[in-house]
Amino acid sequence: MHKEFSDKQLLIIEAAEQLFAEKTYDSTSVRDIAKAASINVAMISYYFGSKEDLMKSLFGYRMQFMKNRLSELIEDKTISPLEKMEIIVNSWIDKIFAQQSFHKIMVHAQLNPHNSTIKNLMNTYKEEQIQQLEKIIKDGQKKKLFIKNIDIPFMISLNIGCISQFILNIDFYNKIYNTKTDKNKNLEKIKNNFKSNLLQINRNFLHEAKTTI
Amino acid sequence: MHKEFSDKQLLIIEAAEQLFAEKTYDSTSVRDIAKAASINVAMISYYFGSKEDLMKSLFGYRMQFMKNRLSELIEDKTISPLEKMEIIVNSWIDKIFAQQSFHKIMVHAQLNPHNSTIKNLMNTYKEEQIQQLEKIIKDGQKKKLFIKNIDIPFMISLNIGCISQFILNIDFYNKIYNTKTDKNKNLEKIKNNFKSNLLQINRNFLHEAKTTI
DNA sequence: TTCAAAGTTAAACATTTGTTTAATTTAAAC
DNA sequence: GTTTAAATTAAACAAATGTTTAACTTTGAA
Repeated sequence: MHKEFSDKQLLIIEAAEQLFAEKTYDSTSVRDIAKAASINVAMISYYFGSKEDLMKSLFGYRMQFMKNRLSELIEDKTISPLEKMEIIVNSWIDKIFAQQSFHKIMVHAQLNPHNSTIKNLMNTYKEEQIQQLEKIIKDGQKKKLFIKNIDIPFMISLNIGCISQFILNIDFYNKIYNTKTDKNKNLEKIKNNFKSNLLQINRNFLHEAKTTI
Repeated sequence: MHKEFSDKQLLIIEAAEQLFAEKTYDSTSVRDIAKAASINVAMISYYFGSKEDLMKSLFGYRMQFMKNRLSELIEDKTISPLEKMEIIVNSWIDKIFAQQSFHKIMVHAQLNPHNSTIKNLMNTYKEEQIQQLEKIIKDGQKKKLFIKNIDIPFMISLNIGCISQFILNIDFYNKIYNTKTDKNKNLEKIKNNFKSNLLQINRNFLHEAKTTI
């Protein structure tokens, strides 16, 4: 099978990813990356052409993982629309938690896209997410399980924004939750707690849950 | 009355703010700022000491605006806790919408704080928001208006994250909403629509609104 | 063993960076 | 009008940037 990147290239990509996440693309020099990957500076140009092309390679490499391969799931008639929604939201959370470094880079690219290639990659990604969710919601509406007027762009903002904010401030929230014991265990606990909160929000949003006073 | 910054200093600060929001702190040179403000490069060192100190001044200047002056409101016994919550959420939305450029810079600083001064400013800001909200929620719980277990850090993530995500992608969502007429009018409409969505989410979150299937 | 391609290196390249200098102009107080 | 401080300027500074060069080592097939 064709491998897109050699081991050496992946070494460089992963070193760059970590540094870009820590200090941003612009304040990471190619010499920083070379040092972190224990290679010569010239190797970056040799393997990738330029620093910018290295960034593009990083995006190409990680974007594959971030994308949902859920097209079969969406068509599956044995799963309810509500369950489908929960699977999608859960996969967002899992993927972002699993790829925190790359996710930071994505947020950064959203703020300040370095070039049109990356901008386009991000836009098609976003459009895919919207289309997947839209399909499920329309199905649920047809089956009278969800309310009529659902603002899908808002729902995406709500979910992705909330997850992002949480990841970006995880240390801060960790401190507030006063969890001072073993780090990994608590991260898992915090993640699960976060999941149930966000799923509840989504369920309420899809059903009529207006509580006025 | 004492003015913290002279007109000339504000001219520089505002030029810098716009550029930092557009292209980030790191990829904005002092020469870019000087050109945008129609001044000589040396003036930045002359007035602020350094590029980094200019950033600190910008934060000091804008942070005053971002902070809520709501301590009297929180104590006001004629306003219900639910109304107070709505006032706070509305003020978050209004302030972030009003200061989109600075808000982008804040998100950036959250990802990659340039120095400890700014980090501290951001942290005390966040803590203030949490404390304000906490007070209101505990009051509402005492009055049996809100449910018992409310995850306040999650609620902050939900709100700030959702607003951020929306602002950062406003062009993208604008396109999706297919609003092609006069820009300002639609921004106001979009903002109000966003407000009612987010307020509904918060009301549901504070009340028991569990809808299971 | 030979030899050409691939991999690796240190050094050099031209730009750009933030900051400082020293000279000049402007402004206001006397 | 003179003087003194503040404001402004163009030029220079050293350091850091991304990239290229040219020489070298390693590798693996002939």
